[in-house]
Amino acid sequence: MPELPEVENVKLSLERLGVPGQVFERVELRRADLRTPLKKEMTRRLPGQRLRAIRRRAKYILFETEDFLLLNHLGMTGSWRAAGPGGGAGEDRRPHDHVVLHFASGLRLIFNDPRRFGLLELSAKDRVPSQLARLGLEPLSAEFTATRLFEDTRRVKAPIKNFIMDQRRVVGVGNIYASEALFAAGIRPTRPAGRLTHKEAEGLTETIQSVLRDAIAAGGSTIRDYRNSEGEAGSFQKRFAVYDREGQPCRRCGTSLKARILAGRNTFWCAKCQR
DNA sequence: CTCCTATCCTGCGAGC
DNA sequence: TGCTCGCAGGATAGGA
Repeated sequence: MPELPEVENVKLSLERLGVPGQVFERVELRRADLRTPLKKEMTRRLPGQRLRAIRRRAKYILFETEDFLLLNHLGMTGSWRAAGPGGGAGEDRRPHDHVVLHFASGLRLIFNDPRRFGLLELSAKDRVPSQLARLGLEPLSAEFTATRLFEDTRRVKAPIKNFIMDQRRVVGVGNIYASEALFAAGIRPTRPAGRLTHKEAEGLTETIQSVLRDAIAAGGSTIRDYRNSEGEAGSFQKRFAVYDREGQPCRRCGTSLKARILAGRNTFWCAKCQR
């Protein structure tokens, strides 16, 4: 479900709900068998801790307290919603509510995840969790440049789509935004990464950034069930140029759009606009 | 190393 | 209407 724009919007909505500054009262584990089993440790360590900040790195949400880092990934279907004071509706229990964070103010944050691909893991603040250790560049940071993309792709034979979705190279780009950014750059997803020209690397750097920025501003993409922590859907799906549009006319040239599996996922492009 | 596939899990829509 | 099948926004282990 969530790529960088969706995760960023979850983070922003958690901030609007006033989550930073809240003090943990209790952590309730209703179901611990997520893909990586939840550890009971967090129920012992977090009470009393004040949440200092919520940050995003790649597609991870980082809840930072005085002494700990609570690392969260939404997987495909994870979401947060608020309840109690400041958080709207009270006692609604829904299927797949696996974790409830209870704060001293009465605010509760509920982690819901039908497919259970999500992650919640506690670590000491002075440690870098293994999940964050090997991540690549933040695409909206100053380090993500055309020269860097050009150099990093040299000698890579895998398709450029696989490259930009590889979180060890660039983070945050998932299956939707990979197709969208490549369309905007006029580059076929199947092109071997090492065959990009420097000029194309410039174009792709820019379109990755502009697509992600536009999608963030639109509140992300809601295809089926994505919502931010305030329950709001995104609207960027209305502006998809190619994603999930196989057989439909290209918005630029009218040609019927193509689809094919790449990097294990369905991939969409215009054979005329993209070379 | 690089690259690709299968796997984890549930829900939903398409097609019969 | 009701059933089965395939697929879904991600990450990762393991094999070639």
